[in-house]
Amino acid sequence: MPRPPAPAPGEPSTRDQILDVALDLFNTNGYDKTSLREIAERMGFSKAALYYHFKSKGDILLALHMRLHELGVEEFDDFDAAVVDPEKWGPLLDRAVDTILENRPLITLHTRNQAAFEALHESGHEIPDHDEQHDDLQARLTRLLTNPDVPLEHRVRLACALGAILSGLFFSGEVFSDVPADELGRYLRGAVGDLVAPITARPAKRRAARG
Amino acid sequence: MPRPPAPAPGEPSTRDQILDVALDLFNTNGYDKTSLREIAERMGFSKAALYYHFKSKGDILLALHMRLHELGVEEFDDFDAAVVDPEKWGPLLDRAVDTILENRPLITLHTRNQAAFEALHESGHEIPDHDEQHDDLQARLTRLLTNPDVPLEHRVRLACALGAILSGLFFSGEVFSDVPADELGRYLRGAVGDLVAPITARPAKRRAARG
DNA sequence: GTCTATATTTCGATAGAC
DNA sequence: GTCTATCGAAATATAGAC
Repeated sequence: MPRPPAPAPGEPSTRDQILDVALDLFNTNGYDKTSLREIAERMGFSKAALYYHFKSKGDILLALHMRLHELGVEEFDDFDAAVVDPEKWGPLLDRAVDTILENRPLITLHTRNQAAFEALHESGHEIPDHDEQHDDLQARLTRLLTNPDVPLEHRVRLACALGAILSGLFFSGEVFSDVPADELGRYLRGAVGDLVAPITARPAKRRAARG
Repeated sequence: MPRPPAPAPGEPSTRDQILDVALDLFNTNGYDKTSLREIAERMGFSKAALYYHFKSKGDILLALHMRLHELGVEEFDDFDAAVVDPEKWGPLLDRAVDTILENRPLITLHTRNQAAFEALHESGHEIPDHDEQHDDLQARLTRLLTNPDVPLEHRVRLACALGAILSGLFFSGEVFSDVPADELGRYLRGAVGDLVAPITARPAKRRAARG
């Protein structure tokens, strides 16, 4: 098989550089309005060369989706394990705030190009190595929010917490652009904390002890 | 000048029917991946006929944006007037929850096609009758969230509340699809209420009286 | 791995008849 | 108001040389 790319140590591979460029262009102009010609132009080589690294435009988007997947799969595992213990939600949500704020471009890509990702799903594209344990993040999120072991009101709260974090991310671009990231993160953690406080602050609800 | 369209009383005009069809297609396939041919096909007439009612594809999107504008301008006026009185936020946010839940397709269009709307803005298109008082909703939202008369932490809370509502809207499509709208609305109002409670519940913060 | 050149398709938009 | 026919542009993707 062809030898995997071996760039200078520490240097990102051409493939990763393409993804970085594509991520930037997709976020500024939108996925659909970004042409392969633009990506190639900024990379410094021709459009056809892109097809050596990716077999289609959708494949570039899919690769970026995989970046998010790798980013979130660990946190999702922890969430799945702790979802029935609301008192454990706090630290997990705090970590989610950090992860989201630290990966703004990747998250922004997904929130601002939802239609494009959905078309990817329906086009028969699939996550390369997904099995029952590691399928798409959206499917896992759906399963989490429909878990009958968690009261509906709590699940709505969880969804709201996620939306609150994402809105903070969204406005961090223009509205709160001069607010230091750690300060914004502190406020967000406070907001999310209050959002789930009615849940997490009642360790004894059904009787007085759990299990 | 040409007589404005006079459809059967109670029947929506052809123009409005086109907008309804376009809204549905844009939401299912995305704006960029929806062609004028599809819209015309579902309308039952040819593609060229669309150009009698709209001068471009972007004009259709702009008209849909105007629908949201008319929907939100009133609520924004009230928010602008009350933003310095946090104790008035509660009822306004409750109304925002209702408005958003009652106009899901229109809101979804905007959240899922942000890039398309942004391109509209940069293409020189402008809101037909906008003046200093009634400009674009996003500009008004930005001004609201950057208002120096409101403490930063409060503004972040406001942004989070908006995000929480929108996330509830987002998940109402698939995850919470079997939850009655009024029940979901109740939970959302509760969540938003807790989110701004630390603000609205302190009418006396600076001394003991305001003004 | 990257190039030039081109195939193929689709779309937005216009012209002009009715 | 709607039609047929068509234009022109731009995009994705491929073929084959280097």
